[in-house]
Amino acid sequence: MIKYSENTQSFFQDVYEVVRLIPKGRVTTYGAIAEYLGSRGSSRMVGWAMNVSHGQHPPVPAQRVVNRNGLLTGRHHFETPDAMQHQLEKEGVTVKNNQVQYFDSVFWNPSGELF
DNA sequence: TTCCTGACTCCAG
DNA sequence: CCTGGAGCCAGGA
Repeated sequence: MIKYSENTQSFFQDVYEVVRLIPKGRVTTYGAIAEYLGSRGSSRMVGWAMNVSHGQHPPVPAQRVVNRNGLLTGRHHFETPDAMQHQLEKEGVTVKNNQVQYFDSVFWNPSGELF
């Protein structure tokens, strides 16, 4: 029986590092992170990583990770349903109706290819 | 062990 | 434009 937990932990740690690299006032997507880590199609794992990221140190700014449409799909996993949006707005990101406004402008690609 | 679910995304109809 | 299915893979029952 192979211990996948070690790989998993590394993967999760990598996810956390990338998320912590997201500049304040910018956001990225689950898919972009997964692709950056060489696991294209494993965007759900990035979501799962966020799910268990609570209590991490340093803190993981999970509010900066949204789905490919700029929709705040993970907001229900915060302390309150509005916490995610509130934190983003506090950082200068405009959110309306759970949707990041000017998403193309605030999107940050982990690979640094786009800017 | 098998089966189901999910903070996702892509593709076909 | 909207809906459903498939791929993805770690956990929990």
